[in-house]
Amino acid sequence: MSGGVGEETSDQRSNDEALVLALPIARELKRKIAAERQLTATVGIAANKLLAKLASDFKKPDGLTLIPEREKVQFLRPLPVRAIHGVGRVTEEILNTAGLLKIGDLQDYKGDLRALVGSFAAQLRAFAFGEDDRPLALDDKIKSISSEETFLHDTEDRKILKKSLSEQAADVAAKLERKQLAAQTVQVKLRYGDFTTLTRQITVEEPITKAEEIYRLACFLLARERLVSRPLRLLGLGVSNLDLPVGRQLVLW
DNA sequence: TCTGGGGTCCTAGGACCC
DNA sequence: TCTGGGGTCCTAGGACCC
Repeated sequence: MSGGVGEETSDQRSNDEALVLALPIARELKRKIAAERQLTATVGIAANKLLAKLASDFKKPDGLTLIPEREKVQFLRPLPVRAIHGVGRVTEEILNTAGLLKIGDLQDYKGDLRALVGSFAAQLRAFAFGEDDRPLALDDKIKSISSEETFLHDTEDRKILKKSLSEQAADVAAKLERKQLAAQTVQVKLRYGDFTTLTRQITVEEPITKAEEIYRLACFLLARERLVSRPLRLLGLGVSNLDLPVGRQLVLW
């Protein structure tokens, strides 16, 4: 890399030429969506995921925004810190309290971001300058499956809770079946009337697939610590540690 | 958003093993 | 064993995303 501030590097130039090549593709996509679905679509073109997402958020609806590499730092400056991927309510609050409101403030910040956001600091700083080397995640591997129900009225009625849990177990098992997966970990989630939320999970050696097995383990978790000691607002159930069901693992051969 | 549902990722503590 | 250090696994909670 060579070139000082404000000077266009050859890297940037070739990147931007590549981005421009995407314009006709984007226009064609929008045209097709409009023709076939009667819908508008907003497309963002940029050199990485972070910027492409911001670009696609930029002129809704029916927009088409390209962020050239040489303009990305300026493009980001006026946006609120919250626009950055990974900055949610809590992090936004922390940054704002430190006087960092816009992404430009982050770019100019001379202090140590680690004191504010811990291990997210390096990533956050890179994002503020539009740098993002995260690879595209093209695998669609599922890591967990879950279901939950918020009750109309808080309840500790065993009949209602059991029915809810068993329906959820059936949902989760159906999805496992559809995806041809088995689970080794079952988790329950509870929320009480005061919004206190807790989870309990158990990992078993033998991967499970059936609704009854999931349901039993969930009941065990609830019973073990007598968690249903007061009315619940929410009850949830999930599985993780997913893999091919035993007996299917060698099916390929 | 006094708060719906389904996900992912990260962190921290404890158990356990060598 | 009134114990050091480390690695790994499991568990629980929280932040965040769509």
